[in-house]
Amino acid sequence: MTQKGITLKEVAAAANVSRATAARALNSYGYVGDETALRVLEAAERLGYRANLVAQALRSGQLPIVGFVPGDIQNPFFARIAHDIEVELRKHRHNLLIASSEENVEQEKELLESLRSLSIRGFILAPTSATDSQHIVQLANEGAPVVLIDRVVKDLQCDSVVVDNEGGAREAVDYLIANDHERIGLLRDESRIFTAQERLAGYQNSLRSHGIALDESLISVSRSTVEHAVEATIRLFSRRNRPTALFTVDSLMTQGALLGLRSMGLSIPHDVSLVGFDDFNLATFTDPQITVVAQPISEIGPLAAKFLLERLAGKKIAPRHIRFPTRLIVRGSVAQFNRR
Amino acid sequence: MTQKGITLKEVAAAANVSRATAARALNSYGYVGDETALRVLEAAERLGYRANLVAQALRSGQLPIVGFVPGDIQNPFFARIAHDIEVELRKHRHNLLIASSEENVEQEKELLESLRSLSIRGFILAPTSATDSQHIVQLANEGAPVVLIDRVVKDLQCDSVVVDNEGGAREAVDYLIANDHERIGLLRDESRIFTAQERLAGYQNSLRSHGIALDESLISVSRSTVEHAVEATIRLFSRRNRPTALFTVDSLMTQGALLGLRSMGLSIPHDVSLVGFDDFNLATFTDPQITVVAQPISEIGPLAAKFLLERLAGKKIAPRHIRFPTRLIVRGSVAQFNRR
DNA sequence: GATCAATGTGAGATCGATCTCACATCCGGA
DNA sequence: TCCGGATGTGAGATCGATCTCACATTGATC
Repeated sequence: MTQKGITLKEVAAAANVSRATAARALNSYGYVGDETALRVLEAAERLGYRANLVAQALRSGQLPIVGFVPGDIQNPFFARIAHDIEVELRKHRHNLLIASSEENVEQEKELLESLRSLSIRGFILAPTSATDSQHIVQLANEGAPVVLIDRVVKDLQCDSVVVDNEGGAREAVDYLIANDHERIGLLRDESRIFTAQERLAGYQNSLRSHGIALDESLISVSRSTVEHAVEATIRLFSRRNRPTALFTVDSLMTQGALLGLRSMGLSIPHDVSLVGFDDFNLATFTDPQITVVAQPISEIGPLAAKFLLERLAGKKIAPRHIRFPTRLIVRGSVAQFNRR
Repeated sequence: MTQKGITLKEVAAAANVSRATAARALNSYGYVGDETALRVLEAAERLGYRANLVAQALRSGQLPIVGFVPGDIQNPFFARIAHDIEVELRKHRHNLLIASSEENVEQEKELLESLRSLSIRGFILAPTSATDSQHIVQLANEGAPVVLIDRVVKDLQCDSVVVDNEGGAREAVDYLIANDHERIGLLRDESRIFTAQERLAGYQNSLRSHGIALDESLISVSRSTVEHAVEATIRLFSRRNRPTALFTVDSLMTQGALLGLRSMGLSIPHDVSLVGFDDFNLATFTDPQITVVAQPISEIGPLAAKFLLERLAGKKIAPRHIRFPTRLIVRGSVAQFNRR
């Protein structure tokens, strides 16, 4: 069935030395005679020897693999980060194992459970729940380095790389208010997720600081998929006295809002102004282009990978918590309320 | 550093039996006394024993991991497939290791080289090159099952799951011709990639069968990124006597064309008609919506995973070559040439 | 010429799970 | 009562790489 690879033993035999000497020659440590080393290297080359990483892992206790558990690999945000992490890891001869939690805590638990027995060296996680995180704490306690991205978790001391969700959301809503909107709708996802909570807080803080009363009827909650967001948008805008502007908390929601509003015959920005959290390539293809709060997505993956690699190399310092600022990109989806 | 896990030895000691007996009890094979088995199971439970997959892999020669090498995980097409494969593998307690070739043959070679020493059980590949494939043949010869998706490779006997690229492209161009277009531009990527060749062939075959002469000046080649496609589009439409319609060979190209045409002030479908290969969510957000050739993307991943799992289970039958049909989705980006 | 350090090499243990083989013990049937 | 098969268990080998330790050499130094 599986054709066996060349083992160290065979190389050693071919070079007429012991396994120990062959290992020394190949990994250049300890004393080896020059001529012997040459013979071993030549034999290894000739036979096409490649070290068995599993055997190495059994001794060292660790496979050169890092686990990445994003909310959903199909989300371009995570796909981009996965790609960046992989590039970084590859430089250090590590592989990336991706296992989507699909935003499901139970699945996240199962995944981590199964990855743990794989002797994986470290983890980069986007935890699904801000509170139900005992399994992650446990993972970290077992000694495997963990870096959190996009979302953090209570009671867990480890590196994290997130963005300023509250500030970004606040800036978005501030901008709508600066354009004389007061009835500002919010399309948000389930609060279980950390980013959703922070973005909600930003929305609330902005309104509050401008003396605008919160109106629960302006908030629509849905699952974070385009389809659910379409429905939630239609629900929101079917009410009497509907919002004049809408803030959506992620790019899937924004896409859903776009479709929902179009299906209701509402035009942007004439009938409704729109600002979305998270930039996405579609935002510049629509007419008008969509104003968004952009995350520095290209920095998250590489930094998370860097942190993890440092931990793998044994760096022992206090956990670092990086929070990147966001940036409001003004395009054409917001109109001044009075001028409509 | 890494807190050690509980080993079989410790469980055996706790249950006061030998390692052999403990293994028998836990994996239920051979003879074990009922009471003994119970004691072992109880001890394992109490200590939180989890088998070390690396040690198992060393004996069995295989890790429960499958490698997936797509052209680019950021491409939604591959992200979707990766997700589907993962779901399927997870059912059989296998993990998915993703390593993007980034459409670079050299990188593909290096990746496979490094994955080989990981004792990975099988591979799902989208080969970057249709011809430079010696490394893949070699991989297959070593015994690891390989399933090709999206693209096939010469001289390699293994399962493959692709779509009818030639037919899809032909249908798209047929449709443009049916709408009285004759000067039909083609935006395609480097011919190294299998799908590009087939789609080019479809374009040529359609023209030929309608008695329209091929005109090399209507074909623009670019790398498959939005940015490069923008430039290629502008090059193509800056010529005198430009095309009245454009066929793009993948969704990134289609996006590039959209941006390129917009920047030149050309409107779709009034000035230029457009059909793209591969549906993508953006296609329904533009105005007008884009007519595309859709691939049955939701079927590719699960089928490839199924094939691979069957091979892993030891199924020995002739290689299967599945070629899914495509489907033309008519939206609003094509106008009758005479009616413009 | 003796001694000690530097240099070079191999035998064997180790990582954790599993499998083979040998050895008990028990029971029913002759 | 004795024998043979069924049943239950443990010692030790195995997978492949690496590391420790012990043992040879060699050369330099007094």
